[in-house]
Order: sequence, then structure tokens, then C-alpha cells
Amino acid sequence: MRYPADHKQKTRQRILDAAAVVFRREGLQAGSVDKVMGEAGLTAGGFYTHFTSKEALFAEMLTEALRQGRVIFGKEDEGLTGSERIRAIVGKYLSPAHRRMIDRGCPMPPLLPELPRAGEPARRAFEEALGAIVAALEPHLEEDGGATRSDRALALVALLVGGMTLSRAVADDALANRILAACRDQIDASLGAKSD
Amino acid sequence: MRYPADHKQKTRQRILDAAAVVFRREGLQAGSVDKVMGEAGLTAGGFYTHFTSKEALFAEMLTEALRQGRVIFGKEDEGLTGSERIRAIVGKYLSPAHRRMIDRGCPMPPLLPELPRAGEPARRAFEEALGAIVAALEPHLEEDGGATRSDRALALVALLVGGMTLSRAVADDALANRILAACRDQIDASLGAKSD
DNA sequence: TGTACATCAGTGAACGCGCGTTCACTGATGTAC
DNA sequence: TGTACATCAGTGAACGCGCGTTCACTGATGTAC
Repeated sequence: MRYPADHKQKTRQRILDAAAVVFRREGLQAGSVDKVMGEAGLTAGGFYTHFTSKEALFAEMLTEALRQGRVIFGKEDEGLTGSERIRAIVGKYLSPAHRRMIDRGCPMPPLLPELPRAGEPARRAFEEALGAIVAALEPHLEEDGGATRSDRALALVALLVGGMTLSRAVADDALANRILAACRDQIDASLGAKSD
Repeated sequence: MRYPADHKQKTRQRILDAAAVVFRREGLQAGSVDKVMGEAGLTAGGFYTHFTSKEALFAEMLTEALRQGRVIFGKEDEGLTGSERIRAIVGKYLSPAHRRMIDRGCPMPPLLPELPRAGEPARRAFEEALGAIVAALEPHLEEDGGATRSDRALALVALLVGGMTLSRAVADDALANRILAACRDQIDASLGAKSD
């Protein structure tokens, strides 16, 4: 090998990182190969020595972005357990800072609606990631009536994703923050007791 | 006037109806003027006698689709009140039938993530519609601790939108239905008492 | 009633542009001697 | 150490295509007489 062994691999990773930013900001359609390569400091032509197609890049980028998110769900505030742990995660997720940070934030709110239009690999990647997120959350939740802990985790993820999506869709900042607070309060209440 | 007075207006409405279908199915970027006009049985060139731009069509289509949805939130199951009314609305919203019907269903799950990328008129249209939806729901909800009834309505909408988005993003039907059921159960529990 | 005409909603070809993808080439790199 | 060479990641021009938008035109319509 005439180049350092990891040279190509590092470039590939740079393209993946750029794609994560561009696709979250612009969506699957408007996030073009040109824009991704430009964000990575490269030209469009070289793209195909690293990936077979734009669709393949999207699926791999989604897999990795979800894996990073999973780590956050799993590791953040590791000292805490139970409802305290859930409250800490929810507080960070449904925050104005996360709302503003579309292109570095959770990939679910901007990209999930693209999945019904995207290919099978992207959908399967998401299913797997969702399973891992649920697995990370459910030890800290309790059963409630007929609802298992993983059911409660699924509903929690739905509320997080829906709340962030709604909040980002409105133009008025005060309303956006009210939406986030309302969702946090709802979760607080459902965790029992300690509502304010 | 050489044509019937309402001829042009009916065509305009046909284009709006076609746009509602095409944009929900394909998104704002991939839903082209050509496709919309084709869906309406027309050719692309005639579009600009009815609308000034694609962006203007999107904003007007969104306004109308949300208005229709608002009517459903407001009028469906008018005999019922309180938590029974909420349960009826939630049952229809978080149903497998609605999950399958992307292009005739609620415009929020497929289109809200486009709004941060779309123009101001579309965002304002959504804010107004969200206010109306909240107004339709809140009489049937109760305060809980620090959360007002409109806060609870906002969180409810977030859970509906998030649940449907998650459900449509997975490929496996059984998992999709589990997600819908988990969200329905979560809402049931938060309405108090009558959980199963 | 029948014919000539004015209207205008809609057609279809054309525009400049950016898309995803291909491919002949370049030039920085490390190797061989 | 210095020079000639082989490698291959990345360049940039080109492809066919569909986009949003424009505009000269068409032809079905209702009106006038």
C-alpha cells in the first residue's frame, strides 16, 4: 500500500459525518451527494470509491447516527436509575438547545418520515436501533396495568420524537418552548408522584 | 365571462386536492409540480394561472389539509365528551387503518419535519392550526398538577404525531401495531382510572 | 336557428439548473535501488 | 541521499434526466346578431 493503511477509511468516515449533518438539515431528497461531499471537503466524483449509491450512504449514516444516539440514551447520567434517569434523559432531549441543533441532534425527528419513502435497509436499521433504545430505557420504567415496560418505553420515545417535531415546526420560540415543557410535564406525571 | 363562473375555481380546488395527496405521499421536495398536475389530470404549464409558485401551493395545501383535520378533531363522535371523546379520537388516529393511509391521513406526521425547511407562511399556517386543534381537545381534558388543559392537549398531539411517525417508519407490521397500541395505552393511563 | 367571433383555461415546448452517476485522468504518496 | 517509478484516492468534465418556471399558442366555450 502506497497510502497509510487507514487513509481511505478516515475519508470514508468524514463523508459519513458530513452526511449525518447534511441529511438531518436538508432531508433525504434535498441533501445531495454534491452537498455531502462539499461538507466533507471533497468533490462529488470521488463519492463512488466509498459508497455504491446515495441510498447506501443514507442507510449507513442512519445506522451510525442511531447507534450514537443509543449510546447517549444508554450512558448519559449513568449514576442515576429509575425515574430520575428517565427525567435526566427527557430533560436533555426535550430542551431548547436540542431543538436548535437539528443537524447534530437526534436523527429521528428529521428523518423518520423519510423512511416510508426510503429503502428496506434503512427501515431495518431503524427497527434494530429502536429495539436497542427501548432496551436501554425499559429497566428504568415500571409496568402500569396492561402496559409492559417496553410498551411504556415505546410510548416514551413516541412522545420525545413527536414533541421535538412539533416544537421545531412552529415559528414562535415561546410556543416552541411551551410545547417542550408540556411534553416534559406529561412524562413527569406519568412517572408518578413527584409532579410539581 | 365565457366560461361558467366557478370553472376555474373548481380546477384550482382539484389541484389543491391533488397536492394534498402527492405532498403527503412524497414530501415537499419529491412532490413535483408535474406530479401534482398529473394527479389532477392536467399538464404542468397551466399551474401558474392558479398559483404563484410551488411554495405558495404547499402553504395553501397545508392550511386546508390542517383545517380538514381540525374539523375531524372537533366534530367526530360529537355525542361523547371528556375522556370518552379523547379515547374515541385517539382510537381512530392511532389505528392501523390510519397508518396505511399516508396520502389521505393527517398531514402532520409526513409534513411537519419539512416545515423548518419551508417558508414562513407554512409555519404560521401550522401554528394557527395547532391552536385550533388544542382548542378542540382541551375541553375534554383535565388539569393535572402544574399542567393546564392546553398543555395536556399539546402533549397529547405530540404523542399522536410521534406514535404515528414511529409506527410508519418500521417495516414490520406487528411491531408497528405494537407501537400504536403502546401509545394508546399510555394515553388511556394518563386519562385516569379506566385502564385495562 | 345558424354562423362568426371574442375569451381565456389549459397545452406543450423551451429555458437554465442541479441531480445521481460514470470515467479518463492527475498528482501526492511511499517504494526501490 | 537522490531519483525514477507504481499506486490509487480523489478530481472534474460529461451523461441523461427531471426540476420550477415561462410563454406563444390552441381550442372549447358562451355570446352576438
